[in-house]
Amino acid sequence: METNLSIGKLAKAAEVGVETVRYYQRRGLLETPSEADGIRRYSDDHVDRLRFIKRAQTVGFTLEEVADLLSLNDNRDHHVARQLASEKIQDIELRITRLGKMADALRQLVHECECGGEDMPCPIIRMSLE
Amino acid sequence: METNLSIGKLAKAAEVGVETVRYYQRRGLLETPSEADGIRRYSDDHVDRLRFIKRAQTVGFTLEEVADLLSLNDNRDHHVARQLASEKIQDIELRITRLGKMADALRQLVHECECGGEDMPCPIIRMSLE
DNA sequence: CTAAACTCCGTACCATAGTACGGAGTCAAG
DNA sequence: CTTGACTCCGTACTATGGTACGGAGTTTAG
Repeated sequence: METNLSIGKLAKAAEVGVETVRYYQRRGLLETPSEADGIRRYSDDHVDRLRFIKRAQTVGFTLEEVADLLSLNDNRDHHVARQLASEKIQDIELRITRLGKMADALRQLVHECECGGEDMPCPIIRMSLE
Repeated sequence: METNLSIGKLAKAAEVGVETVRYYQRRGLLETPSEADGIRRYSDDHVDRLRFIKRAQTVGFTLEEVADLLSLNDNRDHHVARQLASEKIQDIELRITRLGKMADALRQLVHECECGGEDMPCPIIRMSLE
């Protein structure tokens, strides 16, 4: 609780739209602070949380999955959190593996192109991606 | 061109719905083979392509981005392909980094839970994910 | 102290990625 | 040779993740 941001400032700081902030609040991903004087005030924690949501999305998590991840952070029940976290770690490792294979295939592709093999197939699809 | 699949068999083999196959055809992600006798026939290549699309989606690529990736595979213009591939490699590496950090944070969380720190914060959000 | 800019809230609209539905034709097992 | 499953095609509907809009109140810079 460092700063004292209006929703507009918050949105700008986290590089999202004001409407997006409200949407996340409706979805329960972001706390809606009580309004002293009719205007809600936000802190750096909210900014971090928004950024986290955005990052998690870009690596393929749905908002529902992001909610799970956030619950790990919030959850006081460490037993549940540990179980959930373990599952998510598996999930993330699989994604990393897939992305790694994809990048390998692309690097091979670039290499082939550089070596001027004019008409060989560019094999990103047939690569075993598992 | 190994097998000689109907759209239903194709869909089953690739673990997607028939309607999804048609949708991808409409979107230009999958070739629509010409129909001898009124029924279109598909090969293993189509199965691979469908699986590739699904995998790319689970790691956060939109269908439009998947189209880019597929074009790398199909594209005869190696100059363009190389450029595009390089960009995608950067993109993928960033995603991998983020996912790795996320997994690290989760592993730390699991560790803390195991060590029984009952009321410390679970710090996945505040971790620098860049 | 007023005018522009911002807040709150509700409702409506949008794009993406499918999923469902229905009618007409086709194929395959009994 | 029919009946049930499957194909083709078009249109419509759905869920997710926002974005836009409008009216009423608020706040802030000149």
